[in-house]
Amino acid sequence: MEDYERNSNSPTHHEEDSDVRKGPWTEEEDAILVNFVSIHGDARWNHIARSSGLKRTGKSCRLRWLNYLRPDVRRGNITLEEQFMILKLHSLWGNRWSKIAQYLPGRTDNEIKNYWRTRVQKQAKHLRCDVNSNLFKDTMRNVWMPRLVERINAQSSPSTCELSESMITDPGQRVDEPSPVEPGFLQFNPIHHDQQLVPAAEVSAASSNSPAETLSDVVVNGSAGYDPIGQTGFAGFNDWGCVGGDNMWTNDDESLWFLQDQLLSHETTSYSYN
DNA sequence: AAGCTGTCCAACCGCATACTC
DNA sequence: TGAGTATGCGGTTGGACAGCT
Repeated sequence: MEDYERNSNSPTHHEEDSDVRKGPWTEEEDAILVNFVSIHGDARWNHIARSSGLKRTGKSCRLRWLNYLRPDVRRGNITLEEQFMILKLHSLWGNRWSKIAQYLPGRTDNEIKNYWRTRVQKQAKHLRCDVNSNLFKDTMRNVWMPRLVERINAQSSPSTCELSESMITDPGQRVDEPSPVEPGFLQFNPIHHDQQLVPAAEVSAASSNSPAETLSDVVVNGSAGYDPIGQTGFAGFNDWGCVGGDNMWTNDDESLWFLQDQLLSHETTSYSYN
């Protein structure tokens, strides 16, 4: 915020630009925007931008609201279940971030996009393969996603949450379009893995009084303390089921060597790559 | 302590699509 | 129906920060 004030007074801040503010939002701006959205709703962003007195574009207001000010924005680390969902949905839809975000309650497309770029692509880089290659996709499906499943199941009570391997590999679970929502539907119920996925917004609209019925609620609330490596250095598995932070590949039973073995075994058996 | 490097994430930009007149 | 405008989406950038040397 102070940086913004500094920037806005910088010599490079030309007079013709001063009509439109850019850069980080101030608390005052946030308060104004929240107030206006509460009155006018979260639409007609250009109108909000003009009538609020904010010297921001409608696009900027919209982005600020969706990614930060919206009351249901979820903060904090991406959970194991969310990681699993991201991997799974990305394998179906690719970089359709907004679509993927619909299935992760409270997460924004921006956040998911950032997660993918900073974490997932980093792993691809470590393995010296392209993130879009069949090799990497196979590794995700055959190594990392099963590891995530194991860890999710290990974290949770078997009676309440049991992820199935078929959630990873069953092509019949392709998610093209959401199905109609039934009351109380779980958007990601590991027990009923044959169900279709439903965007979180639709679930909350259909079942607003059962907020605990999400996978995150079922599992994560019972797994306090999960702290992905790379964020704080928690001494345990990182996001990818391997030990260590940046040095994640060096010192455990699921080291880079393990993954490379997996890759090599794939390379030498049944896979052909682009 | 200072400089360097890598990571994370908020915010911007450009383009595509939807909407309105 | 076409032009202008608004909105949404994905890609990219830049600053803050932490860790390392």
